[in-house]
Amino acid sequence: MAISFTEENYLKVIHRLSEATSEDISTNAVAELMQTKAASVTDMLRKLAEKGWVNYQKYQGVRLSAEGEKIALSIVRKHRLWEVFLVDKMGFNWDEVHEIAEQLEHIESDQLINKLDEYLGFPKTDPHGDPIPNKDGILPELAYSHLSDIKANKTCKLMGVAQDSAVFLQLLTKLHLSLGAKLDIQEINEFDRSIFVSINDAAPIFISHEVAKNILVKILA
Amino acid sequence: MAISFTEENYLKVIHRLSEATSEDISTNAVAELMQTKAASVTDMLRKLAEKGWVNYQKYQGVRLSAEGEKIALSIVRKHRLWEVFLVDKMGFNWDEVHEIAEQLEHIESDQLINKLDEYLGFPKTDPHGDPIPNKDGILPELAYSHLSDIKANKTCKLMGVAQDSAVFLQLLTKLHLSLGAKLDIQEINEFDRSIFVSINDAAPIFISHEVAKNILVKILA
DNA sequence: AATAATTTTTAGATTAACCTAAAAAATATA
DNA sequence: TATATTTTTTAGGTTAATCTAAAAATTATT
Repeated sequence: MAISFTEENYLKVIHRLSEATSEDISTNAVAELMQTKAASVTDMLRKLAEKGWVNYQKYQGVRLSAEGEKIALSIVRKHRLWEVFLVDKMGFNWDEVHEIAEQLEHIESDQLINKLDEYLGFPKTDPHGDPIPNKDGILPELAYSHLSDIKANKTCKLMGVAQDSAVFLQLLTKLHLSLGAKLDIQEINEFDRSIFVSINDAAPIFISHEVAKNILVKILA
Repeated sequence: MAISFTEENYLKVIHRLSEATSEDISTNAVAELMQTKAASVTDMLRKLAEKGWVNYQKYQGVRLSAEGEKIALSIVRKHRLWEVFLVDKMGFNWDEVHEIAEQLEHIESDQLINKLDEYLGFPKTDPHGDPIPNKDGILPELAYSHLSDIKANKTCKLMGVAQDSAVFLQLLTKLHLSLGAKLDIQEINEFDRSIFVSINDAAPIFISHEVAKNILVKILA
């Protein structure tokens, strides 16, 4: 069945919200991410339900159906593969690719996306560390921790970010925080929960709790 | 000013029709290429004229304004660069890329398209021999002849095709007619204007007038 | 449990792009 | 030149996605 850009964006947004919770997704939550009004969301949810892509009962919130999940994952796959292309092949920085990938993710050609996957060497994650679903829509569960939850005196590796906003990513770049960086946590300040951390064995610096919350790490030692 | 996919497609179609003639373009001609009805075209032409992208007086046909021409050329540039990408980097055949490029041509990012241009080595033509406008919208005039207009006993080089349809391109591939092929015209049959031609010094074969009309060549001798 | 606050839905409009059918203008033909 | 034919436009509707304002349902609070 034919699908519009708008419908794809709704499914993507519902998928994103579903990753954070096991509860049904509220109309308002969708409205906020879609930058639209609740009334418009209600209309669209009814339509998506008719097409069988979501399970929706009025006033009860919404969940993706199996088919909706499949579509959402294919969009996520396209988005993330294009981001790898933009950074690895086109030379963009990681904070510049989101908007362009938002457009490219709607290009419809399975052949193209599978060739692109191969051309990029079947990458496992995008430039922000987010996992890329494979051809069959399988998304490897990468169970990383938030840097803000790590105890002092631990060593960890920066595996991803929990936010793609340009301002945030540019700040990380300024702090020399990039994917794969080694982080030695020296101290956590009780007062503001800021973290004193050495990045790749350099002289330690302070990182705010706000930033640490959005950094995903794997604990090494 | 914001532009929709549909508006871009109208400008592209008017541009294409304008290349073939110096006359004003008729509503019906646009309708046919857009696969829509004349009444819809009239609506759109009025709108495009309001936006300053075409000069249009009712019943008098339409022409692109300078600004409309600029937009059309930027779409052509994107379409053709993406086609080069699809063939050179993704490994598609020349008859498989048109539909995908029709989608990619609407991706909006000057930065991306200029990086892509560089990545591809600033190609001068697309996989069908059509010239690629440069960053400033300058389209090199490639004055090629139609194979159907060449006299017997001439030698020429295949420089492009006048049609992108998959069936036509697949036929050319079967006949071993690809960009750059050397063509020795042995004989032209008076009866059906078919051409007896040797391709890259192979044993000569027959090519119909219909095919020859859509093959663009440079005369070598 | 009753009321207040919030969330969600419905009702009724709007806009872009399209349609059909009828009217008007331009072009071709007798 | 008058009439016939073709082309183009106008008039009035449709659909997808949005909106605002009002009504209904749910959730929170006394």
